[in-house]
Formats: sequence, C-alpha cells, structure tokens
Amino acid sequence: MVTDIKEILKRSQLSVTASREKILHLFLEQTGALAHGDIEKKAGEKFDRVTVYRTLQVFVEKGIIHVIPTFDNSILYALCKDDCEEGHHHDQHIHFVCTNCSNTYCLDDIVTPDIKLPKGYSSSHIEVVVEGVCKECKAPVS
Amino acid sequence: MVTDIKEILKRSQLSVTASREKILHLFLEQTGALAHGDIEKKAGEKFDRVTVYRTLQVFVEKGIIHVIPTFDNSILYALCKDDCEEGHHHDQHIHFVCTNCSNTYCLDDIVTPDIKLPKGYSSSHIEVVVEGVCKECKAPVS
DNA sequence: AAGAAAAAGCAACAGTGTTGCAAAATTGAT
DNA sequence: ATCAATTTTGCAACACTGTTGCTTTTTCTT
Repeated sequence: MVTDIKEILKRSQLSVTASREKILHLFLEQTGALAHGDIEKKAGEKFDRVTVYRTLQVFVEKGIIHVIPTFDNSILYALCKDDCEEGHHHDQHIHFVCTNCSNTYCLDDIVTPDIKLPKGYSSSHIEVVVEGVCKECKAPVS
Repeated sequence: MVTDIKEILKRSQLSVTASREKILHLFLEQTGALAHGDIEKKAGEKFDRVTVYRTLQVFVEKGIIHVIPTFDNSILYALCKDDCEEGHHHDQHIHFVCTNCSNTYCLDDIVTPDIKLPKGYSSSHIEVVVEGVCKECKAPVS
C-alpha cells in the first residue's frame, strides 16, 4: 500500500491541499473507522465543516476510502486497503464493531460469505457487520 | 403472529392511542421496512413529528419493531415477525435492499451465516445486508 | 511568475432528531 | 359513567448534521 500522502492524492488525480493531506493523514494513522464528527474534532479548528464534507465525498468517489453502514445513523469511513478503482470499491471484507470501545474495524482478511437468497432475488453486494468485543478489549493485560 | 392492533399493544403493556394504532397499522399493511420519514408522510398531517419519534422508540424498546442498518444514514424500521422480548430482538434474519425499487425487506427465512473471526474477536450479533434486485423487480410481467 | 482551474471558506438554509413543559387522552377504580 | 392519576401528545425551542451558492484563496500548468 502506498503510504505517502501526496503520492496517494496525485495517483487519484487530486490536487494536493492542506485539508486533504490532513484528513488522509488522520486515516493513515488510525486503525479503525472514522465518522465525520471524529474528523472534524481531530482536525481541530483548522478546517471548515463544508471542506471536510467535500473532502470525504471526493475520497469516496476516488476510491481512497469507503463507507461503512452503522446501526445508529452515523456514517463511518475507512481506508480502502486495496486499490479500489474510481467508483468501484472492493468491499469483499466484513466490518467489526466493538461494543466495548465502540471502534469499528475492517477485517480485511475475512471474506463475506455466500448467502443463499430466495427464488427471484439476485445480489450485487453483501455487507456484513459483526458486533462483539475486539482483540484489544478482550485481551486481559497480563 | 397476532395481527389485531389493539391486542399487540396491550400485550406489550402499551396504552392504546390513535398514533400507536395508526403507526402499527402502517407496519402491518407494509411488506418492506419503513423510515421515519415514510411514516410521517403516510400518517398524513395527523401526528406531530415528536410523537412519531417517540412511538417508534417505544416500539423498538418493546420488541414490536427492529432497526435495520443502512448505507445512507437513514434509520429503517421493520416489524419483528417473531415474539421478540423486551430489549432482546431475535435478529437472526438478513436484510435485503433492492437497488431498483429501493425497498428494504426482511428475509426471515435466511439465517445469518457463521463468520470465522480472527483470534481474539468474539461476536455477539451479526448483521447481513444484501444489495441487489428483489423478486418483484426482477420478474418480467409476462 | 501569471493566468486558468480547482478548492476552501463563509453565510445561509433545510432536514433530522431531542428536550421541557403544558394540554389532552387513556387507564383503572369507584 | 365519572373522576383522579398517569401516560401520552403537541408545541416551542433548540442542537446537530449535511447541503448549496457564491466569493476569495490556493494550487496547478506553462
């Protein structure tokens, strides 16, 4: 995975700006997913809300990050690990929500299972969200 | 399944009111899931927004309806087919979102699959959302 | 370095969901 | 059937989230 921020932006044909660098940096130093609110807070008072919204929107369009569905109605974003092409995400992994630390993680190694649908239904995309306790929260610090 | 509206309410120890009857009626005559907005529109100008919110909240608490996670940040509600106890939903079915008619259905007969999680993770609940084309939209009217 | 193009910032707004409180409806007992 | 106690509703006001139009600033290209 390319970790140089400027490189990622250029590769997606995006101009390099302070807000894009900052927001992308937040994703790179973060293991879990981020909500819009998190980003606003972590970015400090530096950027306008609108800029954050538009930046996230562009990142999704360019396949740098993807959207994770949640139970409460918040939108979560996480880095796409593999090279998602513009508009076509490789969402073949599942998402894990920790009920303890309430972080959300992409479990990139767990492939979404096949689902047998009733007659007449056809599927184009399957999203699996698992709730439970994550590695960090379960392990007793021994 | 009990279909008498007053009976359902009483069984959940809820007092029978016009708004609760109306909203529960909407769910019973509907095959798919409903968003808060849908309910407001379908109920007409009769009820205050706050009443709708509070009614849905109570229905979820009492196990009459359950929440479905979505990709856009809207909250969907659908009837619990089986006898969900207060606070404990039997969410062992998957949800299907039709990309054509954009209805969301509970596929009650499809049980959520087992997911093998990485070491250290434990799951308490698995939610599966399948996107695709539903029975109604696929079938050519022949 | 300069002009064209893109992005950021600002203001204003719409939609969504929440809270406190007074009025109205429901319940249960007489 | 009536009445009091409780619950629910409706209203007003508010906070939060996300969007749009437009101007200013920044970035990119040559």
